[in-house]
Amino acid sequence: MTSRLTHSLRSDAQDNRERILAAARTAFAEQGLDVAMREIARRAEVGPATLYRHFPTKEALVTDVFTEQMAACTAIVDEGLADPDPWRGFCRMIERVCELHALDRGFTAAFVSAFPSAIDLAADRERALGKAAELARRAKAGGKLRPDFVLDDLIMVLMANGGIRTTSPAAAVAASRRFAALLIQGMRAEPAIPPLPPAVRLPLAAL
Amino acid sequence: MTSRLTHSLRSDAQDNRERILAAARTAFAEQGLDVAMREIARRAEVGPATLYRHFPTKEALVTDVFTEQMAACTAIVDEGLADPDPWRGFCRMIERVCELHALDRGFTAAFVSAFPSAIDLAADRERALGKAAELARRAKAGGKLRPDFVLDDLIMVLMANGGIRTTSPAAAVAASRRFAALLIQGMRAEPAIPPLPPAVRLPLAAL
DNA sequence: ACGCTATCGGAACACCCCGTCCGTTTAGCT
DNA sequence: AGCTAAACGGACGGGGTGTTCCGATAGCGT
Repeated sequence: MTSRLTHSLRSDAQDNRERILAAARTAFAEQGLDVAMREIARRAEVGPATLYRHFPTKEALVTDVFTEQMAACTAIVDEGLADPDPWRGFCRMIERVCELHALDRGFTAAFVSAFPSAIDLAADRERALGKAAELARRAKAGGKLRPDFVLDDLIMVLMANGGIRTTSPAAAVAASRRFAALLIQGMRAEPAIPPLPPAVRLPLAAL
Repeated sequence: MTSRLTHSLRSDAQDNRERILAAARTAFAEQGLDVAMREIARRAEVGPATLYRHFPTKEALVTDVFTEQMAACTAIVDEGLADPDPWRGFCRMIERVCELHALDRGFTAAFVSAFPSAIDLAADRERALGKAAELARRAKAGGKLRPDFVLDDLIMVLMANGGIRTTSPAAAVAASRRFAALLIQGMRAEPAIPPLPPAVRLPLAAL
């Protein structure tokens, strides 16, 4: 979906479009969705008007940027679904989706509070959630996932994971790993006690 | 701390001050710390200047508002500490703190820190965290809390709990209850499988 | 090489925010 | 009731945001 109608664009236009998307990706990943459009334009070394010609509104830009992240999300669920052991697939899905969200501060926001008109994003999300529900169903059938788990729990976990703020991407990954492990342990139907991933120092600014 | 120097204020001034604090409390609770000062003044039926005379900066207002919430937090930890069964005290502490945060969207932000000069808040927070650490130590000694639990995990849980967005306060409480239960289950050293609190429908805006 | 036109980008618009100034109101004491 | 100082609140400035206008630029077919 990155190369949709790009062939009908002039060479410099296409170049700018790609630089804008790249800049928006990193900006959203680092600072969340609240980055100013000007800031994105500045990073892409482009005027604000150019940005707005390629993406008529901020929402359009966000939608375009996160379409591929959503695809990555779906791929992760699919891989979990492909695992012969549904419980292991379920666990890996949760871990990897949490890590994906942890590495991109904007993605959780884009995922959860879909914009009024980001229909493609919402549709993709529903598809991914449907598959996740099937995976959960199988994991329950296997007796490893607690039967009272519901799909909304997964959304809750994603929202919660998005609330964790860290200083570096590395810390974000580590925190999300530990967080996911804690939750997976809580979701287990017949528990054992594997060790948690290492603890993470969380930034309490102005301590 | 609500009535510190209020006696030296003129009657209307004191009245306004209290209305401002009340308005700020509910506004912060409902919408988080990002409410406009003007909005708070409007809710308190007061001009912006009046608001700024009583609280020279937004940060001062936030600090004053959340001092009592912080006290409530400390009280919760103390009650947990007072429980003869440290594990039960630990669990109740987590549940109640999560609920407290769920009912006040701004509190998590104010707690996690945020402000450069909210010294009292930070100090109170450190005290509460220290007590929580002691409670965790006892719960570990009792063999019920997994030994690799660390204090940062508690902060992580609070941050995560703050990421959960709901539509109504009732839903927020229900969600935080379920969330806390899931995590407590994950923190248990020797697990059993109690049923989770009821599931919560989470708002995925637009569909 | 030329010119047509798609594309660019700085400046500008409308809006909202925080925090302040100053003329008006009002509490409270005599 | 009258006076004075304390308190009020509408209007202001500076800065930020998303978005648009229009003159300048530069790709590309001829």
